Amino acid sequence: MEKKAKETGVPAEMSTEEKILEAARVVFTQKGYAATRTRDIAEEAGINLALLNYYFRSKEKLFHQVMAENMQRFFGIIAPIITDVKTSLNTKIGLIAEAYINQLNQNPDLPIFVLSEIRNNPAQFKSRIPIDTLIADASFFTQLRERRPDVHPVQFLINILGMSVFAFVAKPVFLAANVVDEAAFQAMMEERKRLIPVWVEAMLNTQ
Amino acid sequence: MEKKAKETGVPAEMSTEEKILEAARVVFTQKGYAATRTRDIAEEAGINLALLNYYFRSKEKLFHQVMAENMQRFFGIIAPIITDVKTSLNTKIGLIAEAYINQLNQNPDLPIFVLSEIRNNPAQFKSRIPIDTLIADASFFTQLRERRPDVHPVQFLINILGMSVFAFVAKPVFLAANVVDEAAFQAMMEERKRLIPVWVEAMLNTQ
DNA sequence: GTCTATAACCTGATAGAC
DNA sequence: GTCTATCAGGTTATAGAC
Repeated sequence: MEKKAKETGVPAEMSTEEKILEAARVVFTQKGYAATRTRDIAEEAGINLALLNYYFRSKEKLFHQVMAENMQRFFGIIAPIITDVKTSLNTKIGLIAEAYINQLNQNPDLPIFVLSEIRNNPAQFKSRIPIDTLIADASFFTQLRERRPDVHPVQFLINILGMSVFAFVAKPVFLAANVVDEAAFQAMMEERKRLIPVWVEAMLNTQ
Repeated sequence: MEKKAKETGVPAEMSTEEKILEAARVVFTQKGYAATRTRDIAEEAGINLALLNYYFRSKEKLFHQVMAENMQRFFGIIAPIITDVKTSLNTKIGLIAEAYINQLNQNPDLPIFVLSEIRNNPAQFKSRIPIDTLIADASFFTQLRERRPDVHPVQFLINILGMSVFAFVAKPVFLAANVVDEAAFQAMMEERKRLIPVWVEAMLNTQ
């Protein structure tokens, strides 16, 4: 009956600083920087608006912290997999698909957040992650070039990420269109972990 | 030398109303609703802020117009292709890939705009486009089910769209990371028009 | 550390002159 | 139709009491 208890979405046992940061993760990742009001974060955290500035100085500083975490969540997945010289190409593909599907099942808003953010501000992304050297060194690309010297390795990377990540980007469309429900989507994503390596292997064998 | 001439991005010969609408297309599609200020649109259009409200009443009304156009641009592509009963499955796949790659080459910001917008407001999307009946009727899905009754047809739709659309969503990442430059990206997209039907055909043949 | 009150600023929208 | 000036409301950030 009492509906005023706590409308907050974060656990009560957290420290105030953690409550704010956790609330900021949720709201910023879901709505983006511009559409988020500091009041939304304070409410979600169940604390007073002034405390946000007390702990994090400004909306922008708090956002940068969340953004850095999200970048790490999104790109940190793939780096150790593609640079591992001990695994086969097919193993890498399976690991990439599985890692992204697991991660995005828990953080479905991550792709749109990260990709919007990079488009809005490519420069800061460039300085933050040394992707160019990462890719030059990655055994994943060497393996792709050996297997299919006639096709740019990035073409296959786009396909693998497209098949893993795009499903989650388009998830709201399929749900809104009643094409699948939440349970069916989950089942399909589980199935994809197995299917993506099979599909990509078939691609690699085409003439 | 004179740098004050006109900073506007829209042609001078347009009517004022068209200048505002065209500027709104550019800015809203690139930055989204919340991050766009009506002043940005006015500046891009090379007109006064008051004229925006004179012609379009409010920021929200102007946005709705741009959004409706963008939805049509994004989903209008696929509808006639997947419902055409006279074309083969493989032909449809090639047409979808080609149509999206051509459209997104001209409007690279379209996917993130549309997908963010639907995630922010699934309800209005649901009422706007009768996707459920579209999909139930589409011969594309019948053809997929006949070909691979063991896999949900949406799995293949995700793959085709993922391979066509995701490339553009991730484009800023690849550019910022110096993996490819603009010219190389263009060339790769051209190559994809040919490769996607080949790749999907190989997927459909897997055991 | 936490709160209330408020300052300082920004943004959408309009009034009114031309 | 188009402009300048300004209002009204909302948002970030801070001052100051507790």
